[in-house]
Amino acid sequence: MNCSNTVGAVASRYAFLLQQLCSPRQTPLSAYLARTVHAHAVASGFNLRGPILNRLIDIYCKSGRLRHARLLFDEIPHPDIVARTTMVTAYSATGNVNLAREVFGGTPKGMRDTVFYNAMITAHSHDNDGNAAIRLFCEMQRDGFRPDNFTFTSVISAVGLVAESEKHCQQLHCVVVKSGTGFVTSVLNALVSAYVKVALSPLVALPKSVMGSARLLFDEMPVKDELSWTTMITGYVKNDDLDEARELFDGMEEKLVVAWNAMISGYVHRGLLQEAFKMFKKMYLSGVQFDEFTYTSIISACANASFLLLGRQIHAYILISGPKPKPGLHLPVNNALLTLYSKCAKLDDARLVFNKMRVKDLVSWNAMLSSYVNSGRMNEAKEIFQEMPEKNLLTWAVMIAGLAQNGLGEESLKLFNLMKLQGFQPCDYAFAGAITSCAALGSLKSGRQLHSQLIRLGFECSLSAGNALITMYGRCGVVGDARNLFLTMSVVDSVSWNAMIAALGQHGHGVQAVELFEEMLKEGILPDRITFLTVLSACSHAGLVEEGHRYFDAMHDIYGITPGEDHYARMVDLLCRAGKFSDANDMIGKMPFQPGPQIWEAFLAGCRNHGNMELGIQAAERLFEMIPQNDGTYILLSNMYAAKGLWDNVSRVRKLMRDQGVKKEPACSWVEAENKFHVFMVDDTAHPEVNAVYSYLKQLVLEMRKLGYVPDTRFVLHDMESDQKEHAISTHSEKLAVAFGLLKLPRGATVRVFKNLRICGDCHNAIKYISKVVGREIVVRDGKRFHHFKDGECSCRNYW
DNA sequence: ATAGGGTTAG
Repeated sequence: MNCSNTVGAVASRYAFLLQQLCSPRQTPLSAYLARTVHAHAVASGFNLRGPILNRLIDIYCKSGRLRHARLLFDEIPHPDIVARTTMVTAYSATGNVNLAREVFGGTPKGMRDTVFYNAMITAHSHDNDGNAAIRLFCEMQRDGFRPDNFTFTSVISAVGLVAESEKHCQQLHCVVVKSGTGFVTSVLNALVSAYVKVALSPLVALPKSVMGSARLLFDEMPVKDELSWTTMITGYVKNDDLDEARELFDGMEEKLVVAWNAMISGYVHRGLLQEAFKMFKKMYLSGVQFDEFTYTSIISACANASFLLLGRQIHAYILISGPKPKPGLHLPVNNALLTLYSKCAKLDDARLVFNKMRVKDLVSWNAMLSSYVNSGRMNEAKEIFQEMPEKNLLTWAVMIAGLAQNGLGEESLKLFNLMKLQGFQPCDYAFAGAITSCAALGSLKSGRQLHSQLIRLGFECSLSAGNALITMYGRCGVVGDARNLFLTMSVVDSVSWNAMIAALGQHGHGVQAVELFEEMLKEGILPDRITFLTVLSACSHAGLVEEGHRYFDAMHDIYGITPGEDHYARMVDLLCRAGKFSDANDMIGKMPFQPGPQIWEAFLAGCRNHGNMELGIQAAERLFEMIPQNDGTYILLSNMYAAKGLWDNVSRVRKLMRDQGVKKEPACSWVEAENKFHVFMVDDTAHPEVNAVYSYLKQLVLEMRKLGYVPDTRFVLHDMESDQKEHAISTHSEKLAVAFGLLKLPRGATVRVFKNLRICGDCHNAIKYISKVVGREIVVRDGKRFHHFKDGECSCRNYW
């Protein structure tokens, strides 16, 4: 650009500055220079002319001062086509298509040229508006402008966005050939890239054949540059054909960073982490500089493979790598690091990265949110959720599922409704969270409603929602519904099988649970450690000692799963319930690690059931050492003494508990009736209809006594007069909830009662009699297990 | 004054 005349005219001391200004290199200083010159010109009343004006506009645009550029542009009486093109390009690059259109439309046709049209076509293409780009392409030809290389590359890059784009690609290919640009590498590159985009469209029936067209074009290109190779390679990666991509990649002479990145990200995406790491190493050895995209992919690989150490090393490498490319400031890199630490359960490191980030997006917030949720720190999760500047479907889903899994079912359901109120259509993942809450709360009614909503929305084939529904039906006491769903689901995975086996096991159908497990094996589904936990629980619930032993051995010997403490605890539970204490002791002795609380809790519970005082006390002592704040130990021990009438010992345990400052979790039971939950505490006086419940219970007890019911006052924990004991026992929360359910639910309907702690032995016996007196089915869930009472019997074995 | 390739969170 020659501007020596103007230089002299403005002011000689600006000569150097203006020369700098006119150099085509854009530096951070350019914007400052532009402002200085501009201000000086205004102050001295000098009219800047043509090329200098355009240069100023260009600099303002490129340094993000769009408003300055526009002001200058508006001041010019007759902006030439170059100035107009610069404005259109600047608006397009900043996502202001409407403003670009305005400048374009305000330009008379006589003034336009091909470059101007090209800029506008590019603007539409950046705006993902393929149709507008094509329309303008046709319009310019009608107006007599011949498309050039630039026109073709722009319009071709836009057709990938249009529904009938395969046709368009072919048509454009013809036009290109006729126009004589059929040998131009940049045009052909664009065409290859367009075919790749088309192949990715879900509307295309045969993506492979479209990729074939792209490949043919690539193979027949007269001159290929690195971009041609890279386009073809990334095309294959995007279309999930890593083998083809790799073959081309290996044949490439000068491998661009982008090609390396595409290969690595492809492997990570496919879960081929070993390959990704190998590639990364090769890239390092080849001397190609990593960039932000390399780091994001390889950190993500570390996160998925739980390679915390390598991830940390790369993090360090990023921090010390020179100031030129600043990957440490790149948002996706930081998001990947955040995910790495989150997945490796390094919450503090994740928080550190999060706090240091100057710019955060939804991804960052969601990643931080899920790391709190996954580690069960719901208070911090709630804080993050509140603070977030915006939320998306995933945010809601993660929070709803997180509350559900951490025992905050009611809050979770509230949030699910709030989500809908705020105009979000819940995805299947959010549904799964809400359904999990219904499972925990025992809200069969809401669960069923959610199920029908899912069907209406067409989500019924969703695995996560389906699996949640199986669990929900199981945990709400309707195993039949769980089974029906399981049988009709079009796709199931190991989680579905696990959920179904668990449902059967929890309801005491141990034999059926084991049969289903065998069926799972026959179908060729690999059991995981959860499957074995579930199966062992089912065996224990149903007293299947031999089967339990067999599966425990098979887990390790056949399926190569090392039993954890939880698996050993299930075995101890199974053996103790069956009264085989010496076998249980042998099992503990064989463990490759020190027995933890889970083991001794199972042991203590077994001792309590069988009245094995000596071993029970030993187990309790271990637990006092390990988890002194756990109320369960004190309760079990004190129950055990109470059952034998050793009241002195009972009060010693209670005193110990007081001295240690341990509080018993208050027992409560609830029942769903008349569209809401009714919660009862022991000796409840808070519920509005409690008087009716007490008088109905009194009536029931008279009938029950006729059939032989005798209150079992061993389950009263305090030493008191026997009639007081009887009163204490008759007001247990589960009895109140059962009576209330019988009063309120429709005639003949099954009463489903839920209790947070384990059911008391007398209540267990009493409810058997109640079921006989009223001739109705009563289901009680205490913790995780179910008791089905019918005709004076209970389905469970070995429970008391 | 204008064009063509890559990345992230459940």
